[in-house]
Amino acid sequence: MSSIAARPKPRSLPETARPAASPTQGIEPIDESAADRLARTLSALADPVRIRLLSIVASRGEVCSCELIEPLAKSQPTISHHTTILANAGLLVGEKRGRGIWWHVDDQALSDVRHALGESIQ
Amino acid sequence: MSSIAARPKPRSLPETARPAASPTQGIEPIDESAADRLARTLSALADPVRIRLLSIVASRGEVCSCELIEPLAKSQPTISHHTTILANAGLLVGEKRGRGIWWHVDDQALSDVRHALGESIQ
DNA sequence: ATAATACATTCAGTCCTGTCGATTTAAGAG
DNA sequence: CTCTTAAATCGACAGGACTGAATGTATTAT
Repeated sequence: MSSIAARPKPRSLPETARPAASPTQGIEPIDESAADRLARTLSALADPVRIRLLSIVASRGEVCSCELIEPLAKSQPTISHHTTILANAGLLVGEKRGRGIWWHVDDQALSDVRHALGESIQ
Repeated sequence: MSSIAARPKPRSLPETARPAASPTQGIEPIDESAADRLARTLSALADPVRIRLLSIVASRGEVCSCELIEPLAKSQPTISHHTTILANAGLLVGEKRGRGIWWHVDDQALSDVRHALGESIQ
């Protein structure tokens, strides 16, 4: 099931072929540490439960952890695990109020991710 | 895994707090299948080697796999592994020409990712 | 005080991922 | 044809990630 995207293009160029494609003007490849940071943030986002968790929090503005158990259909430790990951990545911000923790999305952090995807890759 | 055993009812919130934040008006949480799709695409992006790979390809416009081994400092099978993942995610497009495969970034696919992050979470 | 609620932590099970050596397949080059 | 190069595939390993039962820690309610 690992068919690679290789369109049959019956064309054989000389080995000196220097593809003069459309390189995004004058953009340097991302440096290693920045790639590490971006990858770590994207890893926090790259999970269906966390995507839905963020989406629920975003749609309500503010949600406590206990309200996430039912819609996500995961155990309390699992919810705690995911909120911790998102908070460590800076995407989710929690505020202790009373017995629970109220979470809200850090819109700036999310914007930074979208911006980084455009700056370094596109 | 289909259902979960008895869970504590997420009722009776502490009266000490109230959702007084600013919920993004009228936005529905992302549905499960869309979250799965987005998470799979983000998983393809969530790796430092693949981030750098995409960045190198983007900066040059078009690159063949053999030119990626040295700057990424990974073995040939590893490079092949990463290009396959990115191609399956639709982020990288390959063209077989001669002995090698020339890769280029699918800008639209990347834009879709950035757009999805804003639509569903922010 | 005691009980109940909201989260975090620990631990264990299971699965997934990144990596590379060895091999195989495919396509020029001589 | 033979030789060389480019890339995929296979096999194996180490490390990490998702999950939840059991437990611990605060905080609130009675």
